[in-house]
Amino acid sequence: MHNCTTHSDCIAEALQRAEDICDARGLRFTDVRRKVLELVWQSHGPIKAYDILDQLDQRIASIKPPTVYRALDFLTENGLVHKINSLNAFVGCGHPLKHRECYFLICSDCGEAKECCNLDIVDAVAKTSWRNQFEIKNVTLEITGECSDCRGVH
Amino acid sequence: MHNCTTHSDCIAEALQRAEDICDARGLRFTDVRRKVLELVWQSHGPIKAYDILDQLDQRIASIKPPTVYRALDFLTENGLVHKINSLNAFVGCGHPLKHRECYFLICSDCGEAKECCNLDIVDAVAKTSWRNQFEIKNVTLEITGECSDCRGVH
DNA sequence: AACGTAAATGTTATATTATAACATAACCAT
DNA sequence: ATGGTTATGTTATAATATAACATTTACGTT
Repeated sequence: MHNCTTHSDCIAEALQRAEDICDARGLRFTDVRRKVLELVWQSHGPIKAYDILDQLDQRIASIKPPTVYRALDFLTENGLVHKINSLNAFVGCGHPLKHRECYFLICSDCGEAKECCNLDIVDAVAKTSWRNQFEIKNVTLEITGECSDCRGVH
Repeated sequence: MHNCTTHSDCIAEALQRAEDICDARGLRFTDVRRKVLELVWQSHGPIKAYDILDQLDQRIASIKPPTVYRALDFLTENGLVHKINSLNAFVGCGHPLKHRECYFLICSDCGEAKECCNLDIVDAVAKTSWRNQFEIKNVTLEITGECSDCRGVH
């Protein structure tokens, strides 16, 4: 459970950030991309590509899988959305400008995927890679479990 | 590239470990499970379920997907194999008794997935989870990049 | 405004990954 | 040997993702 006071603000802000970033980078924030991002942000949890597709089908006839996957690819490449590989699902990025190494605390109860950007983890991963003389291209860190809200912790 | 001197030893040892573990736990290390594990260990890199299926088809007629997936599920549940979610592939575990939090350095060049079991990372992950009052069930950490061999580092 | 090009989307088809559901067989404790 | 449990066989299909090519749209240049 995510306790934003007004979730419509979360969506609006995410769309605005995306628009700004695309403007700044000379990229096109098209209608399809906007609608997909909007659907990704309908909750703070991961959403599946085909759920996006189904919801777009209600609004736009004849949306097909490649359209959705292309939009998701675009959004992912530009750090606006992250893919959660262990769920085959996608989640909006709350701070697309800060950095790209975002880790996730995924609650298997309520479904929320909380971004968790921890320097210690980044450091530890970097050090391990360095020790192995390994050159990092991409890091996927997905922590599944139960969040504090669902555990009833206060 | 993995530089084991005699790879057939790697396979034999993995099969022996699996047998011992199953014996100790009262589990059945059946023929299907043994063959699947053997194929997983044919290299030190990840292998896809359908590649296992294809290879078994050469040896045993009429092996079907559920058979392979069931064996992989069994092996994964018992820590003998890990699933690499970012690749939809499976890799043998080199020390199935030690622990279950194994991280991977996956070389996108040679395909090797090196197990990398680093306490600092475990700690950092544990602390972050604790700070978020999050109860961990499962951690997936997959680091993709280029390994020292492929980079030509000495 | 018309043109040309590149980028995005539409469209059809299919590839890849994974599981549901039920039937049969093998194992093993009594 | 019998009965229950676990594993496998079998058929079908679900879920996830992409290839390939056609068409449209955006947009700078003339």
